[in-house]
Amino acid sequence: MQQLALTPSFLGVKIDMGEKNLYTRCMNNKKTIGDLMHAHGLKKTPIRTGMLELFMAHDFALSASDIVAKMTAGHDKVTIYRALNSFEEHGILHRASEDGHGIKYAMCSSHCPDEPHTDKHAHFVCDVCHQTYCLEDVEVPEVEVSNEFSVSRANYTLCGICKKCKN
Amino acid sequence: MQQLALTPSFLGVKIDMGEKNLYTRCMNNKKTIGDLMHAHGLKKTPIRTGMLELFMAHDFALSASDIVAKMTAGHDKVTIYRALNSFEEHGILHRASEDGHGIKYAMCSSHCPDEPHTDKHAHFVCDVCHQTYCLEDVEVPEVEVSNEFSVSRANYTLCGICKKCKN
DNA sequence: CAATAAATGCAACATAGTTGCGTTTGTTTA
DNA sequence: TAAACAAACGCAACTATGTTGCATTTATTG
Repeated sequence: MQQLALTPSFLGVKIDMGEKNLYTRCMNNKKTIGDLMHAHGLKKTPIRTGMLELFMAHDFALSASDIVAKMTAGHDKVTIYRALNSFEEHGILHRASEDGHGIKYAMCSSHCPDEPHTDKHAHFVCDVCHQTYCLEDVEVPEVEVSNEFSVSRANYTLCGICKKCKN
Repeated sequence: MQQLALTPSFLGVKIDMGEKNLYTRCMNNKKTIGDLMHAHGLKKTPIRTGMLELFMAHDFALSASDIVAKMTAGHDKVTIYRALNSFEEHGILHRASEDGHGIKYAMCSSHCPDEPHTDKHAHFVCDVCHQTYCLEDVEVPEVEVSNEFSVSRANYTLCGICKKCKN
């Protein structure tokens, strides 16, 4: 995957970049945020641009309240929820996990479909800080299920304590 | 596993037994509800007895609001939540799934530990009715995870549409 | 630059779950 | 069998997550 021509503008957004630059991660191939939104008939607004930058800057999934907390400009949570739903409907974000602490979303990669879907890899949710990590190496195993059920998605989540919270 | 010497008293509890009697399912070996609660230093009250009977009478996991809905006597939800937490702490119930519609609990079997834990098998959650089914035949596969994470539980949940909702 | 559809913000609401506190009840033990 | 004690209960109030309706603003397109 190619390095993106993105200069983070951080429009009203606090970003803790952590250890590494993750701008190439999980992003639809060769597309800028503007291209991506345009391709789906979405408007490129400061809030939504900032949200997608946030997702690209983190190697773990984010919930609506994570995003509200990271936006400096004090936007309404309704706006954030509607943006998340819209991104999910257009296959820009997908649900990484749903625990008792809300739905966590992550950026879709180029091999994700343009419809709502879940990850093919497992996730780890920390019991202490509730942060969701993508375990990209750990594939969700396929299983045989009785034909009483029409299976459309699978979710494989590990729980425990993350490195940060062990210290 | 042996048939339990249980005459359901249904103390203030509506039970839809479904197709089969499930009183032998998931229950600690040879123990009555009274024995079970006593063994854990819990008091045998009508509400808690009724709750455990409900769990034994269903082949799918139940949430706090499922239980509130099935109790005729109009008990306070706080009581139900506290009972569920207590049962989980004592290893009488465990969390079967946590989706956006609340934590679902299921009865522990004799090979469950006396501490909070999750199932060894996968679950199916219906997108339409939100009912959680235990897929007892589908084992949660073990995976290798980076030692950055201390894994204590694993959750494998399939989503889609159940037989009832397909019709 | 006007038209239009998408996006935003506010108020209000719904559901899941928790905390504090005073009262009731089940069980133990004397 | 009655007192004592801890567990369980019920009420009020509260937090967190997420949704709906509606009026207003804003980005894009022609």
